[in-house]
Amino acid sequence: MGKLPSLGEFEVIVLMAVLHVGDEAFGSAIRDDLEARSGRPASRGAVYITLDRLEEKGLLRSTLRDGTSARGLRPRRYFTLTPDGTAALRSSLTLVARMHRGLEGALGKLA
Amino acid sequence: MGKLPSLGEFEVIVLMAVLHVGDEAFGSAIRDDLEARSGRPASRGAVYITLDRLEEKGLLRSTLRDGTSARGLRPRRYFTLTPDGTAALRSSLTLVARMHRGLEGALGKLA
DNA sequence: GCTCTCCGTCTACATTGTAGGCCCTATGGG
DNA sequence: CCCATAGGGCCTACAATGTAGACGGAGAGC
Repeated sequence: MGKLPSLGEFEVIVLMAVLHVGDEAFGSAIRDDLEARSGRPASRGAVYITLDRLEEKGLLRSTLRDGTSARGLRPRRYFTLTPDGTAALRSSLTLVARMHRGLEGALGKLA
Repeated sequence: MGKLPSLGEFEVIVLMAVLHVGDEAFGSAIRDDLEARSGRPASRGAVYITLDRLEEKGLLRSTLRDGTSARGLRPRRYFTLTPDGTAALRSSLTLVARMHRGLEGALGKLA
């Protein structure tokens, strides 16, 4: 099977947010997690289109399931990483980690 | 000196390569370091234009100095990170590190 | 002079990043 | 009923980044 596409930074972050959220990973939850953890705003459009693109690349899979929240059981679109998604994420993070090695002095501790 | 621009992944890698190379950081040396460390090919054009864009954003500074290699003392364009460059790099790495926290289980050790 | 290697620039196009608006479906008051 | 509101998702459009390859000049060595 083909090579893993290389990811942009936002894509990486979105993938990580999906992992964090876990079972309840639908659009808004992902966005909320991402903003909370990274401290950086992300518009809804940005998140959704990135999710779409990741799914097209086969790194995410989405399924419609009924929601579980108190109000509105309308179905939501839940996302999960595919094996390729996990692999691509790992490889992206690894690359950065490799480049980072040896720069601890120059960069200090990352908060 | 407004806010720091947010960096793309390749930009981050290039900045780290510049740090690694240190005093002798001109185009080809940067490219070589980057390819060696990351194991990923990068065309000359890609590297140079990224260096240019980083300089435009004030994250790198370049100066022409005479080369030191055995052959050809023609001047080369050497790059260094500005304080903003270091800050932007740190903040980019920090963001990813923050998102990574808690995913060690899902992702395993990064080689 | 001619060719080769080194270094840098330029053009051009693909992929990602980012914001914002549109739209639908429920719900809950008036 | 009808309207306002909220939650979710989709679409468009445009800016910024990523990426490759061709072009060009300036010494080195023949």
